Amino acid sequence: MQVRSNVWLEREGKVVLSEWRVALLEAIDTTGSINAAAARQGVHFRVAWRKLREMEDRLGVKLTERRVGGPHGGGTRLTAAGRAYVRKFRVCLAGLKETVNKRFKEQFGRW
Amino acid sequence: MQVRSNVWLEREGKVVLSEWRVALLEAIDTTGSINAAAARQGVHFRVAWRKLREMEDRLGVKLTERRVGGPHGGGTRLTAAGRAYVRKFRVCLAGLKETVNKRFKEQFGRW
DNA sequence: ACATCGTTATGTCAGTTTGGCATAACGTGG
DNA sequence: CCACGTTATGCCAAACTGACATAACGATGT
Repeated sequence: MQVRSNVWLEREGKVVLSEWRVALLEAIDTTGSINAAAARQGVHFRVAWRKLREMEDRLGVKLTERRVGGPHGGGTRLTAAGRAYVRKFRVCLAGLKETVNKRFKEQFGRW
Repeated sequence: MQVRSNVWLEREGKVVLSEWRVALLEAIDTTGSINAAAARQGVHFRVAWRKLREMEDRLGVKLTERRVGGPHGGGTRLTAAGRAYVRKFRVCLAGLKETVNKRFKEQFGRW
């Protein structure tokens, strides 16, 4: 048995940002493409693309700059706004998992 | 826009306990019936019953003592084990939401 | 001029999960 | 032995998710 936790941002009841989604944005920033980021996150491109569109639609902010075609087929980069959201979100959940894990062990002991 | 968070316990990848589920257990403890607890939680009896069965099945522990028929049709009480899980779980997430909310306001300001 | 290539963009569909209604079973009290 | 409110369970539509297939795109090299 193990404990898990999550933090997310909502707008009108819809998820806008979450740990998984922020990890996806970071993977996009690192790899330069939605395709590679999806593989790194262990999902299909379709899933990552849908989540990305959701985020931007619900937030009303362009988080990524996407280019189709070109030298290597295109690619995707994070906008300055995208990077800002990632950074702020990371601050929000800093150390939380460690706290929860610690308390879990204190309360439930070994499993 | 607003921040949300959750903590849950898993066993073999399946959710065993969560904030919502613990709140359901507490509602059962207060009202003495799954039916009334479900209404208080804003869901149908069917949903509450399914979640309760899931918890007990996956945990392998009887969290409730259910009685069908009788004076008022029956009722449900928490077992000592059930109360213990609720108490331990509440300790795990004490103050977490406040921390997250505070950080959220610091990072994202007013919305 | 145009074929190539890897990417983004989009359609579609089955499988799973969830929500909700309906109904049966139950057992004590009147 | 009927009434009542509860637990227990069946069933189905709707929403969500995962996965595959395919089209569109555009700079580059030939």
